[in-house]
Amino acid sequence: MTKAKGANALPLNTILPGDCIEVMNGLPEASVDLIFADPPYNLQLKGELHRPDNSKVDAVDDDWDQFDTFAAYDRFTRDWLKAARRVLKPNGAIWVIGSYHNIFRLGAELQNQGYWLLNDVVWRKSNPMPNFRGKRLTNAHETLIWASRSEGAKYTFNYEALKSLNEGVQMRSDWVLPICTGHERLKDENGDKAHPTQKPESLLHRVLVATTNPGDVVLDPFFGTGTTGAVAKMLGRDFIGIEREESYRKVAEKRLSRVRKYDRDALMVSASKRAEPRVPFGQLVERGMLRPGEVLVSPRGKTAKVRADGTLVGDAMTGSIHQVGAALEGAPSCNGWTYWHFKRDGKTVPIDLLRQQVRAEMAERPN
Amino acid sequence: MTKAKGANALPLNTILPGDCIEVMNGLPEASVDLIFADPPYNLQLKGELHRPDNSKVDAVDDDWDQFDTFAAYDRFTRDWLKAARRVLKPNGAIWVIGSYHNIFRLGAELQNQGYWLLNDVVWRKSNPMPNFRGKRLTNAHETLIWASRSEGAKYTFNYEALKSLNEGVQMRSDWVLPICTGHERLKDENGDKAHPTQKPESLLHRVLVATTNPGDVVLDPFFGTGTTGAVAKMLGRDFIGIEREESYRKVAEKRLSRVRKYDRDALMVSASKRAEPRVPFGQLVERGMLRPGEVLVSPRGKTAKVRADGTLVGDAMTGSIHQVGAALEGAPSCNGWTYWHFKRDGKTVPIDLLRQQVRAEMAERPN
DNA sequence: CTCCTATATGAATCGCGGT
DNA sequence: TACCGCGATTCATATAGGA
Repeated sequence: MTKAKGANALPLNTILPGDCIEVMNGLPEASVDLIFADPPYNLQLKGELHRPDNSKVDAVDDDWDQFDTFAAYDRFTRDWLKAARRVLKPNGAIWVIGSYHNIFRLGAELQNQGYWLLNDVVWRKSNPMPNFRGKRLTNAHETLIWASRSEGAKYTFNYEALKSLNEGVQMRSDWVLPICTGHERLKDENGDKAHPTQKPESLLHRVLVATTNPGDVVLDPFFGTGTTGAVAKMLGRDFIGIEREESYRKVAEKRLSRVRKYDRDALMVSASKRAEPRVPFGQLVERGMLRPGEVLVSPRGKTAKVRADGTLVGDAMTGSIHQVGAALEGAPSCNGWTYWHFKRDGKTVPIDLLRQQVRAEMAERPN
Repeated sequence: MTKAKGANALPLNTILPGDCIEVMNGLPEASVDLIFADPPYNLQLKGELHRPDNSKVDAVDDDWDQFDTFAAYDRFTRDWLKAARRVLKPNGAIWVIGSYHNIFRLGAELQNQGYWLLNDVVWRKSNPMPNFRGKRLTNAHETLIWASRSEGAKYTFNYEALKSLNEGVQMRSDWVLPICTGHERLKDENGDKAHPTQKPESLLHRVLVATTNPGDVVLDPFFGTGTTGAVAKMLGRDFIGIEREESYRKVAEKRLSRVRKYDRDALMVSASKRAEPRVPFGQLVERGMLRPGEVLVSPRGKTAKVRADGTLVGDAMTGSIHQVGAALEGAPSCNGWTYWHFKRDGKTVPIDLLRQQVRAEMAERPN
């Protein structure tokens, strides 16, 4: 399945064993489109934490106080986020997920390293574990942070696809999804859950549809039982997993071998209009769809006349369909395609209809 | 209204002018039961933003929200949180509210100073401002952090009161409340909003019912137009406000003088309404109830294929389940939920059945 | 009075590609 | 790298005004 060859080949669609920082540092830089990371934050982590002098922290050491914990966790966070940033392409992005125990440290360190926060997203669990003792609120959500590698990066966001997922309404930053249970929850040989924090595939589905395209490379440095890889494979994305625990790797390998990719056309997603081919307004005049001298009209009854070169003459104003529209409305900008209308058979029609006709023709006879 | 007397008297139910750090340092230590703090968010807005109708968005561009660097913001955060911790009683607690711009730095510093995080709470806005350019997810929530002064503190939590606020079900960490608009939103003499970020009283109502008792002292170091004070007064708690800007203090004084206990009724409204949950078709795909690539069938045998974003591909037509259904029937509209069917175990079943399953799951554990 | 429509607005890190 | 022109982009409410 690996695509590239040679020394810097990306080990696509495999699970790499070992410590994620070392493994990431062994990957070629600027090679990955998206990172999804669900880092550990509980006491199991103590085994991999180090003090500033690189002496290993002993979990039962008397000096292990709260400050040590935070400092060590911050160092761990700094190191893996730095390694992650190196392997990200310039226009790449990252998702991290956590709870109130660790998410604030993750978010602050992302900002410190120059990642640019795009959204924080709340995964609102529809069936959380209740708080049995009644001493706090039911902890019914986890937080994800979506960040680009740096400010100004051209990150991937499939706006229309997410809008479609939400029945035509803009997707919000709070996502209601059930936790991972039932058949989806992987069991070990004893019938116990194979991993304590297995994420639901629905969550990864939304993340990957939103912020990757088919063929993108998705890296998960805390692969666990491989939810990221499974959903990436289904959706026609390549993945790289890193996992230090052999038992998790085994479960994940088995899981991935059973996953199948969806049909190619099922992976197509509602496209953004920005991706449509550009049609100069003048082309409508050249093609005779509009005559020079013809009068266009705005929704509020303002008029302008079409010239042979595809410009408009309005009231004391000449320019493009957009410029004249903006000037007449006193607006900073204007989409002339939807603003201007023409008359055919007594009906008033937006000129965008003509553009759609041209685009349809172009699709039939591509140049 | 002041209770105590002498040099260390607490200035109860008053608004203190000045910088909150200096003022807090002038208050007696260990004297306050709860702090609610809505500090500057450090938004880093560049240009202007217009709605699609070309109207300009009134941005938060006030001087008090400007910080040059993260380091400067962190210094400010460290200083006021330290001053706040000094005035808190040993069993006191704090709430802070913020967005992704600042909440991670707030949370990390709370942990660094020895505050003990109890919950993070998500305020899910029922009517947030959309993302007008379609470049990100709608920023539809803000985050609150609830923390005790230190680990092991006997903090106040009125479990039963919150349970009854939530119709007998344990209160969760995500709260759906509308933003502050209409009559509740305070206006200046020009009729413009008096403060750019006024919080809804319903939010403070829930916070104070949950984590204070009548007679408790509530301190708000970023008092603004005094929502904390107003709700505290309604609920029979004492408050101390600190506010630098004279104009905000004036508005708050006027507001507080008018507050009456019966205003409490208005606060109860938002919790009770629970609409039929909307289930987007895309969610069935995300949840794996339908696979991308799966074929749906109409009663008259027309077919369409499911895509990963919850749209359908029909004959020369792509769109929502409703749009494709309407197009295939040549009808102006179509209820896709009853029109489209899928096959399971040789039987043909309407997709509405899947929606009912999702709704049933949601109804088991509402909110 | 009701009903309907039009308008206003909210803590926002809100283009992109060609020259 | 900076400028410039095309052209894409919104949801839930509250209020006001007209029928």
